[in-house]
Amino acid sequence: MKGKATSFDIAHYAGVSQSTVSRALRNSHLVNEETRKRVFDIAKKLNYKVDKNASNLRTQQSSTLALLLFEDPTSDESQINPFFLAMLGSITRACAKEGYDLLVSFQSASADWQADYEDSHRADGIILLGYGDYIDYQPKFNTLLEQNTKFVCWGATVDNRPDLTVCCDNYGGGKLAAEHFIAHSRTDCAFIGDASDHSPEFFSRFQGFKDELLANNVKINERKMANAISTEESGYHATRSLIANNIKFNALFAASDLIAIGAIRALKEANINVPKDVAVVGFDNIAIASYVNPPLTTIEQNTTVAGQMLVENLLKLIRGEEVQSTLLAPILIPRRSS
Amino acid sequence: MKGKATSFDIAHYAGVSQSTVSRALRNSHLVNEETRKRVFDIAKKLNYKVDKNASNLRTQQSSTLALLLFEDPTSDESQINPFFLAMLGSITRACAKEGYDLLVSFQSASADWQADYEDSHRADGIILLGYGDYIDYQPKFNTLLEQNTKFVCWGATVDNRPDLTVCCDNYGGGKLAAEHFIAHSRTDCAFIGDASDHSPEFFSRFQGFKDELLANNVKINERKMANAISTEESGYHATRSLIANNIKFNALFAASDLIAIGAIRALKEANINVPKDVAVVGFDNIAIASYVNPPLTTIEQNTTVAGQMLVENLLKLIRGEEVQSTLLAPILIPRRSS
DNA sequence: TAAATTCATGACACCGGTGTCATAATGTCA
DNA sequence: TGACATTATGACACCGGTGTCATGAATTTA
Repeated sequence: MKGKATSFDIAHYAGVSQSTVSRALRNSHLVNEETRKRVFDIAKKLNYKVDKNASNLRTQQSSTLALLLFEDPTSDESQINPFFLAMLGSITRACAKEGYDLLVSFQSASADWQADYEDSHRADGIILLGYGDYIDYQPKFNTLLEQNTKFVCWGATVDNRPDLTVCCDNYGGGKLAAEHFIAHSRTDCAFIGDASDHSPEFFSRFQGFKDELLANNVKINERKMANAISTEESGYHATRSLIANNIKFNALFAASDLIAIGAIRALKEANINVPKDVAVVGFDNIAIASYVNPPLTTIEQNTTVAGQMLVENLLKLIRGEEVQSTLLAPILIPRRSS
Repeated sequence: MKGKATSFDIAHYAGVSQSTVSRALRNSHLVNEETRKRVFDIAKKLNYKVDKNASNLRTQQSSTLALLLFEDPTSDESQINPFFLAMLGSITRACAKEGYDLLVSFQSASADWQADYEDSHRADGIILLGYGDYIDYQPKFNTLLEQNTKFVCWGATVDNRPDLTVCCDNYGGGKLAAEHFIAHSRTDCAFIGDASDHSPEFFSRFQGFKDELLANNVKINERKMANAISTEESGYHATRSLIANNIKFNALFAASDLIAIGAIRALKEANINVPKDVAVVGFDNIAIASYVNPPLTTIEQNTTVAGQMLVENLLKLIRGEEVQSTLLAPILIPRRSS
C-alpha cells in the first residue's frame, strides 16, 4: 500500500461498491450484517480512518467546536490567567464527552476574529471566553448574529440574547462577600477591581457587594476603591496606592483571586496582618487560592459545570434547540484570609 | 444570498472563472493585479472565507496540529496538572505564531489513540504530552512510526528516535537539587517520587540527584525514599508514611512541585518546620510554587521554550527537515523552602 | 400468479476548493 | 515577419467521502 487506504481500497478487497463500504462503516441499516462485518474487518486491517475533510465537506459540518480565548491585552505572553486555564480544561473534557473536537485559539480583542472559524467550516460553533471590555465586542456579536453563526460566551451579555451567555451570578457572589464581612463585623470595606461598567463581571460583583452592604446600613466609601485588572501585579499596585494614601479599612473584597493575591502581598509588605487587621476575600477559587498564605477566602465559580454548560448550550444552538440563559450559583469558600 | 458564498459566487460577480478566483485569493503571481483587487473586494463584501474542508481535502493537509494530553489515570476529573496546563498555553501560542490551529484532546493512556487524528486528516501532526508510564507506549510509538505519522513527544523517549523527544534535562535538574542541598550542608536526604524506571522522567531526576550526592560522598538511604505520582495527595501520603515510620532527614527532594506541596503539608502537620528542620526542593516551577508557604524552591522547566520547541520540531518533521533531540536546561529557583 | 413491498446494492452527482493543461493575447528577438 | 517566450485566463479532472435514485432479487400480499 502506498498512501493511506481509502474506502475504494476497502471496496476492492471486500468485493463490494464504495457506496456500500461507506454505508457499512456508518452502520446504516441498509447493509447486510455479513457484508458489514467483512468491511469492518478489512478496514481494521488496512488501518483505515474516514477522511474527515471529505466527510465534513460533504456533510457541511465538522464535529468540532472552536474556543476563542481573549486575553487581557495587558497580560503579556508570560502567563495565562489560571481561571481560564481551568475553564479550558473543563471545556475540553465536555467536548470529548459529546464526541466533539476542540480547536483552541488565542485572540486579541481587537483582531478580526468574528466567525473566522465557522465561516471556514472548521468548527460548527464558537465558544468565547475572556474577561475584558466586552462592550467593544457588541458590534462583533451583531456580525455573528447576522451571519447566523452559532456561538455562546462566558460572562459577557449579548444584547437581546441572554440565552447565548453562560455566567456566574456575579451579583450574588458580591452579596456573598458582603454577607461574610458583615457576619464577621468587618464593615469598613475596601474594593479592588473595576467598579465602572467597563468590565461587566467586575461591575456586577461590585454592585452585589455594595447593595448587600447597604441593606445592612453600611456604605462603602468611594475613596476605598481602586481599579485593577485581573493580574496579581495590578492588584498589588492598586492596594499599594490605597495604603500610600493612608486609607484605612478592615476588610477587602477583590474582584478576582489574582487581584486578592496581589493585595495580600501589598498588605504584608506594609506590615498589615491578614486576616487580623484586614480580612480579604477574592473571587474565582483558582487552584492557587488554597495554597497562598494565608489561604484565601474566595467566591467559587464552578468551572467544571461552567464548561459543561457552555458546550451543552452551544450544541443545542447548533441543533436548533431552544436554550435558556444560564446563571451559575457561586459558593463562598471560607479560608483563613478572613 | 441564501447560504454561504463560494468561490463561484465571487467568480460570477467578478466576471472571471472560478479558477482565477482561487488563484487570486492565494496571491498567485499568475493573476493580473487589477483582477486580484476586484476579487478581493468582492470576497470581502460577500464575507467569503475559503472552505477549509474543501481546501484541506484537495491539498491533503490541514494546517492543524493535534495535542494529546495523557493524564495520570489517578488524577480524577477534578484538576488538570498545572504544569501541563502551562504547557498547553505555550503550545497554543506557538501554534498561533506559526499559523497552525491546535486541536486539543484528552486521552487515557490505554485508549486506542494512535494516529487517529493524523489518519483522519484532521491534523498534520501530533504532540504527545504527559507524565506516566511511557514504557507501555512504546508499541504505540512503533505503530505511529510504521504509519509514518509525524509526532513529537514531551519527556518520553522513543526507541532509536531521540529526535522525536523534547524534554528537560531531568538528570541535570536532579543534580542541581543535590548541589543545592550540599551547598547548604543538608546531606541527610529523602526523595519522594518514583525511583523505579516506570516513570522515566522521575527516574532521571532521581539518578541525577543520587549521582551528584555520591560525587560528594553522600549516600542516599533507600529507606528514605517513597513512591508518589504527581499529585499533591500522593506527595502528602508518601511523606506521612515516612514520618509514621519515624524516618529522619533534613532535606527532601520531590520529583514534582505538586508532590513537594503535599510533602510540606505533611511535614507541617507533624510539626516539622520547613525549611529549618527539613529543606524542600520541588521540580517544575508551576505557578503555585511561589505562593505556597513557605515559597517553594524548585527546578524550573521553561514551559514557554518547551512549547515552542515541540511545535517547531513537529513542523520540521512535517516539512521533512531534519530534527535534533532537544534537551532544555533546567534552572534552580531558590525560595524560602530550603 | 401478478402486484406490491422490502432488502441489499451499485451508479453517479455532489460538496468547494486546487493543480494541470490548453489557449489566447501580447511582447521580444533574430 | 515568423518563431518563441511571457502573461492571464478558462476548462476540467480530482481529492474522498455522502446522499439520492435506480435496479434486481427475495418476500409478502391480494
